[in-house]
Amino acid sequence: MKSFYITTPIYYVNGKPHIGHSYTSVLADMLTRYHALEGDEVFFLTGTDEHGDKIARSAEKEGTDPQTLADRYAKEFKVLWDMLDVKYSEFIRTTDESHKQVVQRVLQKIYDKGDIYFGEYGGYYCCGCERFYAENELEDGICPQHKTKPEYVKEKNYFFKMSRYLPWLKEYITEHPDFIQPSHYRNEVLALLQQETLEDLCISRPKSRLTWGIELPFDTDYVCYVWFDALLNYISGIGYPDSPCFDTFWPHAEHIIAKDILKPHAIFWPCMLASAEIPLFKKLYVHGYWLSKDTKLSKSLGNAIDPALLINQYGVDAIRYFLLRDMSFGSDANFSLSSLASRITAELANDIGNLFSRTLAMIAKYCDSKVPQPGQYTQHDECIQQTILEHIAMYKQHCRQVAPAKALENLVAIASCANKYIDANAPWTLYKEKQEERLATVLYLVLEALRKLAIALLPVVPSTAKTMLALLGITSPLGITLQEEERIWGKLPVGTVLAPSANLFPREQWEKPMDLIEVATPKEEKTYISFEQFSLVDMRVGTVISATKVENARSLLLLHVDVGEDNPRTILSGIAEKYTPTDMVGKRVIVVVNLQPKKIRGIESHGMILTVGEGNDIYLLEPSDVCMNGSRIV
RNA sequence: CGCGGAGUGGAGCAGCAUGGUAGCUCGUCGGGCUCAUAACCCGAAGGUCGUAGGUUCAAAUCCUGCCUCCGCAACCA
Repeated sequence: MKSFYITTPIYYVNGKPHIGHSYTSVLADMLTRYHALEGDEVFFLTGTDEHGDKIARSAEKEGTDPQTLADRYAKEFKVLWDMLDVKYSEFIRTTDESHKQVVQRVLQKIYDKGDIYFGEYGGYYCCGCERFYAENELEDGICPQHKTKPEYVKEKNYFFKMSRYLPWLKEYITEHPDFIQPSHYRNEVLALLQQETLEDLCISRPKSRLTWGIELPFDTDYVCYVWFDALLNYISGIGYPDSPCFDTFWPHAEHIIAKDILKPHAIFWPCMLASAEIPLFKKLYVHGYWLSKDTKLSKSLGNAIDPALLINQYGVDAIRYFLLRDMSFGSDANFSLSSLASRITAELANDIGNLFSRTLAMIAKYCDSKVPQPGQYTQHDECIQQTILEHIAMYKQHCRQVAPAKALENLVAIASCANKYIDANAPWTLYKEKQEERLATVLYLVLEALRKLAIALLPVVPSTAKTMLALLGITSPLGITLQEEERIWGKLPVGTVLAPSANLFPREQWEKPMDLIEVATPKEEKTYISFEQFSLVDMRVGTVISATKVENARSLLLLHVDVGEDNPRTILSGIAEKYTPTDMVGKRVIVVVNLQPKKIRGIESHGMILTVGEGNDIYLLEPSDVCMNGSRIV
């Protein structure tokens, strides 16, 4: 029996799960179910990453402790996975006692080996913020929050000698072209390794700054920082070092990640394993982002999508299908309700759903709802059979290679092939002409195709596929397998009683997708401000006197604006992607004049220009010509 | 010259590692069928494959320059 071990990243608990998390988990779930259907022994690990600065600080902000906060978010993830029918084998949390022990054990091992050293880490530290600032984050060397001069602190920390393993890693990746997929991510990693700017990893934080972490076994004044803690979940989650589970599954480990954490997984993690003398995982699969109109989905842009809302609206299986089908693995994909609707209507409702419906109706009318005894297959029949078997074979191949969109394409092709076959043979005509044997043969062939299709859909849309099988009289999960399905034909027993009809994916709910947009876009919290509060904002009409581009800042323009005062104001505005300095001179604008001045790129900005949009899709709000400079907007 | 990706009929994508009649889905137009969820099936229109060169008998595919877009990074009061 083969073993299959798949992981998702452990998700960081500083926010709600979004569509990207859902994609990763649904994909891992589909692959797990697929391999189980192939008879493999499977293990699917997911979980949450719960330590670190950010968690500690957001907990503090909420007036709670980090563990409570982590508990709450971990639960949110679990609830969503339940909603999405994601059936993991184990849900690991980095705050689990067993995980902590593994982290400490591995750290100790690496430390004893001499791969961890104590060194100095220099940076500007603000006591108020309790954090380090990079030089460019400071304003004139002053902390932007506290307006105090941060100390240049040389902090002692522990470092992992990653550099020692980089040459080995480079060679390994070069010699194993399949290790990181798709290949352009492999290229990216090789480019990173080429740069030689990779430094040793800082793996600790002193407890004086951060207590929310795992204590270093060899120095109780420090806690472990980020990657050692997080990445080791992949082995602690299956019982490293002593559990037989670890021996069974680790050699087959395949990691699925999104492209943002490529570097830690492709570089840090292999080096860590090498140092700890643990064999390398087998594969790293990297997928892209879900975008909306080619820009990133994010709360701040107001285009984030709450997966739970989608599921409630459209059903789990539709969402699972769409996610797996619409993203070409490795590339970014666009999410929109209209593409969701058209994908589901065309493929699930019209092709597959309707195929079940028309077939079952014919069986009911012509064959008394029983699977008929087929007669002699024609050459054309055999050709169709062959095509369907080939599609199953391709489906399997793509599942094994983690190409979900292509795998599903082959399933749609089976439905399409069956639809064509029905039309070409016109069972209704055969019925009228009383060609009973031919009629039986044609319908049997279609039913067998449906049986294969339903089984193949089990990993993708588990509950609908189960319904499909039930419609075909297969109610027991026992003995359902995908093994051999690309070779054998005719497993559907003659005489089985079938359901009279079915509507697996009703079209109605997709008819008016546009009306539902509000449901899926985040409802902004309706918080009102009082008139008094609004009156505090002082907006004035102004005219741009001069404009120059700020060096080294793609989107910044430095403007001098006459707002009816003695001297023009200096204002920085992030509009350079759309407006050139020449565009701006003489432009009339609306300026918020009582905004607290702020230093950006070393220049103090005294106000804000009102605009709509962002990036190169930004537009100035312009007052009408009759307004005088300095006129107040009320 | 920070790193990386992408430019293919109206829209969204595949094809490019191994050059050789440009493919899929949606949309549009015409037709067919009536078993079915206004569904299904057939046919048609529509592309100088971002651009300029190069290699080749032959380039969407290989090489070079350029343009545009996107992500990361920085930054957007």
